[in-house]
Amino acid sequence: MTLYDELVARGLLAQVTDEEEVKDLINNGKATFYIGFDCTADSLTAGHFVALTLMKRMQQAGNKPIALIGGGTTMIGDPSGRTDMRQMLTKQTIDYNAECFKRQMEKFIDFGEGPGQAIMVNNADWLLSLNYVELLREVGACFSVNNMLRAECYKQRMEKGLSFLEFNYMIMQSYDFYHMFQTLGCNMQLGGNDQWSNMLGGTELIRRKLGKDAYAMTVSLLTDSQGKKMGKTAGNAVWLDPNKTSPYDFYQYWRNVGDEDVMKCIRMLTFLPLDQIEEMDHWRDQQINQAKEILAYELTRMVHGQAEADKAQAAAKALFGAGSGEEVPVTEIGEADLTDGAVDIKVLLVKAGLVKSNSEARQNIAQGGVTLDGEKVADLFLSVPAEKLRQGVLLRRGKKSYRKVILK
RNA sequence: GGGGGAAUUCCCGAGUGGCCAAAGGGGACAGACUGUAAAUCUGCUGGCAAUGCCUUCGGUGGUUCGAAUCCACCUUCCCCCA
Repeated sequence: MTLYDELVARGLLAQVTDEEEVKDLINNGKATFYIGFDCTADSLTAGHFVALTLMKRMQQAGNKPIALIGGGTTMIGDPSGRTDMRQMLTKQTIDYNAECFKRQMEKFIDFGEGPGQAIMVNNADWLLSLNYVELLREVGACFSVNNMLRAECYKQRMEKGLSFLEFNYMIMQSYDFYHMFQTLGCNMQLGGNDQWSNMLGGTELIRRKLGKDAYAMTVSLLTDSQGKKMGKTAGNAVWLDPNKTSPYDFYQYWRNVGDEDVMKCIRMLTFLPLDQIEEMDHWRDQQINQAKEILAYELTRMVHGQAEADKAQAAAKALFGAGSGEEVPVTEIGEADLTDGAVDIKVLLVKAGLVKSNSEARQNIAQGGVTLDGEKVADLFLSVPAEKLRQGVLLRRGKKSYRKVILK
């Protein structure tokens, strides 16, 4: 099966500029493609995952990936699909974030100087030194404002207001492609489907300035059955950085996706062979839980490695199956946290990171949502003695949040 | 450049001198039911040493016994006319 057919079969492909050409390029390893990442945070998120796996799939088929860090474009902020303007970030923050992205990606993609190896570039290197008037004359003349205003990505913003700063994002992104086309032989841009208009800006610019063809291909965004973007819990992103989202929590996120979304996720995100996925597609009811386990395990393995994935799975099985597991995330407290040789249950919950405040702890206890070593906590002022803590206690809040607390 | 309007808690949004930690909805969280899913029902949703106290209604000052609410200035955004 060709790469192109596989992408289609996995439901990844959204739009391409020229189907025949793109097929030929990517199936035969002739594409040098780039994917841009704007570094608005200090870690990649599950939302970047589709792009990362796509990059890997492309690389496996012999194409050369360019990971573009948006050190320059992040200075502007992409308005696509947004209802309000992004917060402006300082240069230092952006540089720091770019550095973090780089480290995470290196775990995932094979970087190096070889022909099929990925390279990483930062558009700050060419965007920041651009001269305004020069750019206007050279590039600005190629863009029709009439067309830009029609672009899908600005639709929402035409109602709420779009600043000139953000309006220029498309031009910057187009310039990236134009620049890399010439300097790195980059002939294709990949991205999420929300990037389509920005990407077309690039191919159009290359055609106008150089009279040459470049290609663009977008992948479907990972959305759940209600059309919401996946990779977020309660508005918080699911991070790929283990310090921001523990491997266990990462595992749990995917373990808990809705029934309707499991197969879609497996298809789009994992590297399991398609015939195996086809088989799983027939699973129903409780069997679907198995599919979720596979999804969670596979993704955790890819991001955090085999060992962490095994640990997360063992912990989950122990907690939700029988007995109490040894692999639950642990919080250590010290003597300094003791008051009169004991710790209040509410304080313990806060320290363990299971609740945000004493009040929240109080509420959860009052509603019968907290257990200590498997026993429901009924007393709001329960005091847990040091001896007990020294051996370690297993705290549970709600059905799914566990933490082991141990006194050192 | 001229004129009009807006900013409220996680989000939307009510409140226009004390009865306001602030209606209602959404979301989140907890409980029941389940399969660690969805749907449904119930509770809950600023903080704290909790029949009380503290902080919060864009910012800074002011009026007042008392301000989310009135005044001044500032910031940001929206709409209309140029």
